[in-house]
Amino acid sequence: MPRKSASVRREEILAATVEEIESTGLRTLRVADVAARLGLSPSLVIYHFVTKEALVAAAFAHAGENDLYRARRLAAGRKSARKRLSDVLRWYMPTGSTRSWKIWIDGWSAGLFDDGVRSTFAALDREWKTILAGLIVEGLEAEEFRCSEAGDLAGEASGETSGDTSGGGAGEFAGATIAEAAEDCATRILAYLDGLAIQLIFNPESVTPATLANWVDVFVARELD
Amino acid sequence: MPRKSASVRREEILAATVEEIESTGLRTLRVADVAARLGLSPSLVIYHFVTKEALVAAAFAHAGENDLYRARRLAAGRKSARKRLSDVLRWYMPTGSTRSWKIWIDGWSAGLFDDGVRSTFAALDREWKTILAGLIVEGLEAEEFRCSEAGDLAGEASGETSGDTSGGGAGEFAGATIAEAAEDCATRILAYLDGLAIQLIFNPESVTPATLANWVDVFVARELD
DNA sequence: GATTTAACTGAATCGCCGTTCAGTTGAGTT
DNA sequence: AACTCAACTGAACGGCGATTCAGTTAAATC
Repeated sequence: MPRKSASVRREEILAATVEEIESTGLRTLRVADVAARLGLSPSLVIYHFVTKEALVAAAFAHAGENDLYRARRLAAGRKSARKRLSDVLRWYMPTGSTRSWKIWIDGWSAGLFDDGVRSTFAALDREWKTILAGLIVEGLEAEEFRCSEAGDLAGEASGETSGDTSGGGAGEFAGATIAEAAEDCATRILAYLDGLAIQLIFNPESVTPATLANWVDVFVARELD
Repeated sequence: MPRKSASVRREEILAATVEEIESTGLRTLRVADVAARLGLSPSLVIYHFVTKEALVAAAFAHAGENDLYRARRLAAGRKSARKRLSDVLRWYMPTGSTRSWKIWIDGWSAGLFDDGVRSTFAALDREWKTILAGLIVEGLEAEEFRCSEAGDLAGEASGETSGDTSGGGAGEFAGATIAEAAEDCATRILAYLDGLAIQLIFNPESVTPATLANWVDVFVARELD
């Protein structure tokens, strides 16, 4: 039983926790199982994370940051903005197994009534939007595509969707900045992806990963052309 | 302490369970709380449902059927198909509070590793799709709108999206029947709604119910015109 | 090589909560 | 009015599993 520095052990434990959640769910997660996965005593897990709740919260943050790290790398390449956007979305979606997605559904559930987890998820979501919105703005500036006006129709107007789309200057139209429009666009895309992932998990017989990928392409094309 | 017939009591208990899940989440649900909500003993809850797990499963099915009942009524009106579709979607979405949505997220989470709950959700989802697809077909037949071909591009082709859209006869085009196209269309719409609901819950500051409703309208218009 | 620090363990503890069970009581039935 | 059956209760049980704690041992420090 080799000893390791606290930071290394913490990483190991977080990884094991994520695996455990992915394979059997948050519902039945026991700290003893996490420990067993690494051949350690349950006490050690608590020693490092004080409480199970904290462990779970840290595990979600850890998993989220990992995904974000990968996404940022994909977004920072030197291909066209459109291609990078496509790469990032493909990474977000469950191309192969739906296993990695299950943890997020469990996470949403946990976040519903746990403010710590909720704010973690809100932050992760904002990060994703920032990445996507950045790519969209890049693509706009490179004139690879333009943000459809349809997105801007959904401004602040609660019910009345008036046809008042006048008065747009450079970098601003329909009262919203390009950055805001891009953020909204990113929000819609992410929402669609989340929803499709759920479909994939609960109705795998009626929808395949391939059709999903196609639908996403169509959606993005509609948003950006 | 009046006595009631088993079926009435069961209904009461199911309703109380749903309320409890909505207000504090599945995570912390105790049968004692459900009982307390009705001023009954915990034993009675078990007496009627044998096990907590069965109670929860029944509660999800109950809540789902209630929503479906309402949706079917909305879908069966005598307004135009488009209007009824819009009504049903507005009922599906969290217009007012997000409270009623939380139970579904909890339900998805529970369904991840519980086959009983999972199949309940799969069935409910199919019902919703049937309703929506029915309305879409109705609208198509009344020529209120036509299903966009974009939906059919996402057929069985895994990667190659060839331009081979020839050979469509009446009631069939691109190799898929209208009914199948309508189902796919319904799937996409429901996925989008689910994803937007999640956004509403985790990022209420960046998105309002009103903008969401707008986005849904835009999405549906794109799908059907 | 002694000392200190920090990782680590094993064996309790302890509270929580689903479930059981033996019995009670109300409402129909004859 | 006795009888029956099913709804219902209260108190106890029992197990699970997070957390505690007193101690053990590896590694760094001097």
